[in-house]
Order: sequence, then C-alpha cells, then structure tokens
Amino acid sequence: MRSTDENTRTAAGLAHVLRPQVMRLARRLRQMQDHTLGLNPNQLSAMAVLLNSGDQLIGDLAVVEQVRPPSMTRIIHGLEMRGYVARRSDPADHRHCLVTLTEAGRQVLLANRRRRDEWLTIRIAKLDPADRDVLRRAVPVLERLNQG
Amino acid sequence: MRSTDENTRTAAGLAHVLRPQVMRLARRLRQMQDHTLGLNPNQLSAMAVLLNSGDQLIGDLAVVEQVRPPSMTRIIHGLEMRGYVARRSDPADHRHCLVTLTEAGRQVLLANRRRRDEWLTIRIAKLDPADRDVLRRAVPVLERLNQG
DNA sequence: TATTGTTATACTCTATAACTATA
DNA sequence: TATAGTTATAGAGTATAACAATA
Repeated sequence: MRSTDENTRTAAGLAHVLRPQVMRLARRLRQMQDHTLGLNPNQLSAMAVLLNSGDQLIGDLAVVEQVRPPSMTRIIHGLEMRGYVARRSDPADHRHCLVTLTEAGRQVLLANRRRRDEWLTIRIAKLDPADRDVLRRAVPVLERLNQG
Repeated sequence: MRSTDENTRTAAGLAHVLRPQVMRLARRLRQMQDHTLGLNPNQLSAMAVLLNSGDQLIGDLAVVEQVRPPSMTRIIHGLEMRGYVARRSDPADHRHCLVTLTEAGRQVLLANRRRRDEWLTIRIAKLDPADRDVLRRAVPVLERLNQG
C-alpha cells in the first residue's frame, strides 16, 4: 500500500496523512511572521505569551518558551529597547522582574496576526463552500486534539 | 465581538480561529522531531527533501531550504560525517555535487516520522469517532489549501 | 542559605566575501 | 568569463558558569 493510499479509518493512518498537511500549512504561516520588523521568532513568541496570559516573570517566560533565563533576559532586553515591553520590579519581592506588553507592542503583535490571517483568508476564500464547512467543523476538533 | 465568538461563516473568521490551532499542533509535532539524534531541524529537513524528491545538487537544496550555499555545504557535511548522505561529482559537469540519501539516512528519517506519527496517533485515538471523521474529511481540504 | 535575574564566556549556526575548480 | 561549490571570517543567538541582589 502506498502512503497516499493510507487507510484513514485507523487513527494511525489518519495521523500519517494529517501530520504533513498540518506541518506544511504551519511552515508557510510561520515564514511570513518572521522578518516583519526587526523581531525574531522568539521575541514575537514571548510577546504573544504576554498578550495571551498577561504580565510574566522573566523566569516564567523562560520556562514557557523553553529557553534559559539568560536567553530570556536578552530577548526581553531587545524588546524593551524597541519599546514593545516594559519591566518593573515586583514590590512584594524585589528579586522578581515583571514584564508587561506596552500598547505599542500590542499593536505590533496584532498587526502581525492580521497579516497572517489575511494570507490564510485569501486561501480559504478560494475553497468550495463544502470545503470551508469541513474546515469549520475541524476547528473544535483540533482544539480538543491540542488539549488532550 | 470576542475573538472566541468569531463568525466562522466568513473566510476571515475561519482563518482567525483555524490558524492558532494549526500552529499549536505543528509546534508540538516539531518539538519532538528535534533533539532526536544529534540532528538539527535543517539537517532533518534537507534529508526529507532527498527522501521525497531524490538526489539533489547542493545549490538546489540551498534554494529549496532557503539557506545560502555555504550553509548547505555545512549542513550536508555534517550529514556526510554521520553516514546519512553520500556525495558524488556529476560525471557530466564536475562542478556539480550530487547528494544522495544513504540507506542509514533513510532509516533514521523513517524512524523519526514514525515517532511523530505515533504521538499524533495516540491523541487521535482518544477522540470521538465523529471527531475522527471530521479530521478524515479535513485532510484533502488542507491538501487543497496548501496547493492553492 | 536559597532564589531571581544578570554578566562573562564559549559554542552553534548562518551569511557575506573571497577563493578554487570546472566549463 | 561564468558557474558550482568551498573556505575564511564575522554576526546573531543560545547555553553554561560565575556573580549580584534580595529574601
């Protein structure tokens, strides 16, 4: 049996054909987020955490982003220089360094998301209505897949 | 309107909710491919091109992988040291350097894919049959989305 | 004494420019 | 003279180890 004829009745067969399509779409979406401004992927990703989950400690950001604390110090320093984040010492514990997304940072991030959404919107608009309906129902399934 | 209440009847609304789910799933699939052996993402990606499209010139690999020729020289050199690719001069034009995936390289790549498929298989198996059916029908739609 | 974050230093990976060889 | 690939060198970016500040 050729891989393109994979039996998608089984979870394994479905995984095998779903994975490359998801990876490929994600790769193309990722390609356009980078190089937008002088921001690298890690900086954009750290900003996304701040937007989604609110203010964070340097150490917590490092854990979430899977980098070491010194690297996160550098990432945040670059964002601070551009005015996209602000830092303040935690009044309750001055060892902690709280990082906040500024309004300018929020705007940059939202503009970036809009750009990627627009690219995907154009492609989705070219699909048949039936195909769009399939994607529409796939969203909550992917959500459950990501949570599980 | 809150973003979670996005109107998915429109292509834009659908793009907005589909994108983060695709990105998130891809990120988790990517996380496990790296650090598998001593291979970095670019090396694995170059090997995948060789597996999918057959022997390639250094220059063509550089174009496809969007790196500069000197970088591809390095990437291929690392793979050659491990015995995962072989190089030979093109008999018709000795300036060209043809790169071939070895059997060992092919095995490493297939094992890597299996590993990622297994991770996804476990998650898919936990879904309801109805959810799996939605995903099954989403695969060809994603395929069309990637082609368009 | 333990913890948070920073600085110092080394390593990895990439790109540009200069070079070798082939055509 | 032009082209494919390599070597030399510099520039980002990360990690480990050592350090400063705070608890």
